[in-house]
Amino acid sequence: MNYNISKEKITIMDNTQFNPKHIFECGQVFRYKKTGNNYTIISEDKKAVVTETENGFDITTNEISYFVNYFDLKTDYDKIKYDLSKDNIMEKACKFGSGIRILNQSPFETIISFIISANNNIKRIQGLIEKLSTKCGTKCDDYYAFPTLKQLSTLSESDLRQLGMGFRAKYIYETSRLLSGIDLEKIYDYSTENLLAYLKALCGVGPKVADCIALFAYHKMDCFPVDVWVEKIYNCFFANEKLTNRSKIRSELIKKFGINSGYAQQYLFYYKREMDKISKN
DNA sequence: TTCCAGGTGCATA
DNA sequence: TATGCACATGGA
Repeated sequence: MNYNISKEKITIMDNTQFNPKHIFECGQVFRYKKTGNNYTIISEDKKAVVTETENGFDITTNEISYFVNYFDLKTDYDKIKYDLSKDNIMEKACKFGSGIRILNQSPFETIISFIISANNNIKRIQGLIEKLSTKCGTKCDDYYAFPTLKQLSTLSESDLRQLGMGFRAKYIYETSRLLSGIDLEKIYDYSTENLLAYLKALCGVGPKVADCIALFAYHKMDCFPVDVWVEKIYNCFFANEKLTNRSKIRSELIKKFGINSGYAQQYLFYYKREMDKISKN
């Protein structure tokens, strides 16, 4: 993809494979804010603002190299979309969400965020993450960083319940204990199978949340998180016979999309959710 | 009032 | 291994 780097911003000269609306609203990330056509994103203790320009977008930040990696700018998404578009439904989904990119998010933040996502809705997940950050994250300029493990570990299960985490309070509390002394960067080298097994040993991390963490934090593209939406998508577009077993749905979709499964999942998730929004209005 | 949301853990068979 | 249920909370 065509982009330039200066001291204070990344200039994207391309609006076919980078679109902040698609990137942020496709469900892979929760800490972003839309103001007009601009998006502000906070990841760990870092902030970037994405604004539209004549030829593309500017990403303004003090953390250039972090956000080059975060936005996965070195990957050519045109080739991925070309490969996926051999399937008719995928062709529509890729066109619809043409600017989606799979972010490289912080493993710890992704683990906690997707534990919170269990049986929850996106708006409420965003609110809970914001409350958690305000409660124990470091104050930076005009925002709060996502808490570090050390900061999160100062909260009791009862504190987490009071924030509104509900039954997930225990999961977050237990997982913060289990992660003590663990270097989450070290497991980047794990095979997908070993990584998923490792993640599923955490409290509140089952098959779906583990897939999300592997995909959104460790960039494992041979994962296909299956939730209520993907179940709908599978039975609507791809099923020979209706399936409700999510493990089977996952296997079928990975068989179909192989090493591009993670990309396919996000294009489809965004496509189906936005289409449903349109048909409701 | 009831249903639902990017599910998981646990008991049971 | 597979199935069923409880689990917090708030918006529609």
